[in-house]
Amino acid sequence: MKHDSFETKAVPVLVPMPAERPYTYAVPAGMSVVPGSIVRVPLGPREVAGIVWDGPGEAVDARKLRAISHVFDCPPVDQAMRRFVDWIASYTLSPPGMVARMILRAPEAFDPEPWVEGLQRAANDPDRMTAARARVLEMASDGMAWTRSGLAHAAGVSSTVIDGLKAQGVFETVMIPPRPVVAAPDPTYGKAELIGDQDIAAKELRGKGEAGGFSVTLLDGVTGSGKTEVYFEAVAAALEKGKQVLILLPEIALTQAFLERFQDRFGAKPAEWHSDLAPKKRERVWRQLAEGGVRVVAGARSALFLPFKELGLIVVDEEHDPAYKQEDRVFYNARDMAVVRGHIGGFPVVLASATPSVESRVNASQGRYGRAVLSARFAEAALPDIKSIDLRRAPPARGGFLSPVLVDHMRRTLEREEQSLLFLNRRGYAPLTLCRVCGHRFQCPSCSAWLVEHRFRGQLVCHHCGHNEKRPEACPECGTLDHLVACGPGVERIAEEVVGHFPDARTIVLSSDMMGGVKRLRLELEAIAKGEADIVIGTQLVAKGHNFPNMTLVGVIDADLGLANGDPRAAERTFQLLSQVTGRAGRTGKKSLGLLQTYQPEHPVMRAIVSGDAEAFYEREILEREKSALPPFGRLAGIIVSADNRPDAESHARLLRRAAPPARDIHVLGPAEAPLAMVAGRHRFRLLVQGDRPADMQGYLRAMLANGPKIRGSVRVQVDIDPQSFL
DNA sequence: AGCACGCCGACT
DNA sequence: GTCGGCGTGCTC
Repeated sequence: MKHDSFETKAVPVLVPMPAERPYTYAVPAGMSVVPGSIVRVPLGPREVAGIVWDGPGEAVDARKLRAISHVFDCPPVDQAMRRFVDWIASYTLSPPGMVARMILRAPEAFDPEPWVEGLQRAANDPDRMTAARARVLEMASDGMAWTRSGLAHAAGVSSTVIDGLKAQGVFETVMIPPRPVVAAPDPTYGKAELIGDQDIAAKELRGKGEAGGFSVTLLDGVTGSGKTEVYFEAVAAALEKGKQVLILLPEIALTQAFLERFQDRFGAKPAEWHSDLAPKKRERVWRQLAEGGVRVVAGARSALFLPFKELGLIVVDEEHDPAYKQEDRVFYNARDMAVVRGHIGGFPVVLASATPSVESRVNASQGRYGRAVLSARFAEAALPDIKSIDLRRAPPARGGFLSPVLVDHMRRTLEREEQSLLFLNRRGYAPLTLCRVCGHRFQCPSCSAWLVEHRFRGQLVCHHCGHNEKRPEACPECGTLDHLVACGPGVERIAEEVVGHFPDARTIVLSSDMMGGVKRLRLELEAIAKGEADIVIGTQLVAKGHNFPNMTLVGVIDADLGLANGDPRAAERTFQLLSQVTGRAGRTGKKSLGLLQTYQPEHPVMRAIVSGDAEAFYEREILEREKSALPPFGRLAGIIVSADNRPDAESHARLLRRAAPPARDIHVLGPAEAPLAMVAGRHRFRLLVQGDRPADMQGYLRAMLANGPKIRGSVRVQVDIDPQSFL
């Protein structure tokens, strides 16, 4: 008898939980695994999917060692992807297991898709011929295999007809491979005519694709300049080289229009990947991507962790969009991770935006990224003329929020039978409700934010946690009836005012809490594009990518909103949002206008929007400020990045400053801002604090705080991670 | 992440 | 007397 078990191998396996390193598992005799194999392993009381990692498994107590129970029949996770996981884990200070978990989120796809039963014409002829049978035979005369229901449907007969023919041996059963989830894109299909800047940019991107190797290009083009058509050329180049392509989009669920544009160019839709995807479809996309059947994926940030077989290009559209940041579990920005993935895989990355982020601008200006600029709008689409309305000089009527100047322009737009868009980034009727008698303010019981009145629903709603309650008639504090007063505007309230001014206009409100969900929203957007509304009042979601050909006026109700909330990126964010919103106007060739209602028309953001000079704005207002606000590296003892929230980090920082001299000069930044600081000031992480597991923080804190008060949350220390070390 | 264990408060 | 809250610890 042989004793192979003495030779039993042990391999490291990353399991989908917050382990700092792979666990070691035994490979049973007769089983073979390679690094990257997706396996099922016992873990505590359950079984989980894990990934065989590189290197020999570290020695582990024989009593603890357990065996891999199954190897999935699935292409192994390739080396580039494994390095990517390790890189992200070390960069984000996350346990590698948690990063691996993001790859393992299509559990059903690890087994091959089953072949389906199909029917194919066999030798026998039917005993009697009927009209229905004739139609079926006609359909099946091509000799191809059909599914039972597919054939019945195509021939317009009931499936019992098929069953009858099968029983007579007219059809035989054959197994057919699973249907591709999307058709193959054709890079030569609908090639667009590119002119001027577009042509130059497209050639540059194509050149980088054809040359191969890692590169990053910032494609910077105003709304309507044909950015998408330009980067489609890079996609075509990658497809021609036989590579797969990933296009990242910030909010894929609402980007139906994008899929259609892609289809117009490539003759087929890309595969979609986002959290709302039906589970069955999810599995099929995952599997066919791993096997190389799917060539292009358009997806949300999680698509970075798909098992591409031969990825050769990543495009990050709207690269500045905050939706690319994941802010739970593993904290990462998909835009930056896309660059890392490109570096590891040795292929080009394209970052596209009309309003590039500070980080990307700096990276481009310092030569780390290439830059292609599309300065003009495509064809006859002119940029809108943008002006600010000084609310101190032209204030709204009492109780209203629309300046007479804006109302006047709306009237003229209506008379020309064109559309107006009013933008206010605030859902509901009023952001605050108070009692005129006792001053009581309605507050959320669980998070203490103001409750927002939603008059249409008759509710008070917390926009932080979703808590909602019925709007009472009387003040809960003093009991006085009918003295509750709504303070400030939300979109519902603006709609009320608009209807007061223009009772005959077709007015519609668009916000994310609209009844009927995403489907209804999509329909409404189409209806508006077809001209079925005169005045649209909308929140942030109208700023994203939709085209309204007859929209010639955009009014921003409160351009100052968001400038005073303490966010270090407030000015940049506001600039981006206002650029995008005003960019909704003027894609028609008609003269169009953007109006900003503001109390501070001299604010740099307003001036930048009005003048259209983004470069100067970024150079003077963002970068210079950023550099002067942060101390140079030599003086910087630490940057604290709070994984949870800012107050948490602030309290940590106070304690650390008090506790230990090396940590005196500590700056608190949200997880989103740390990369910004590092890029702008060329800083390095010295210290990272995460509010999370008390157990993790003790070692460090004990050293730092001889006798300080207790800190809630965890502290982990990481020295000298250079965010640009991959470049 | 999940799950078990364990220790204190309010109840069928 | 139990049920159940979540704090703590463990998983190869």
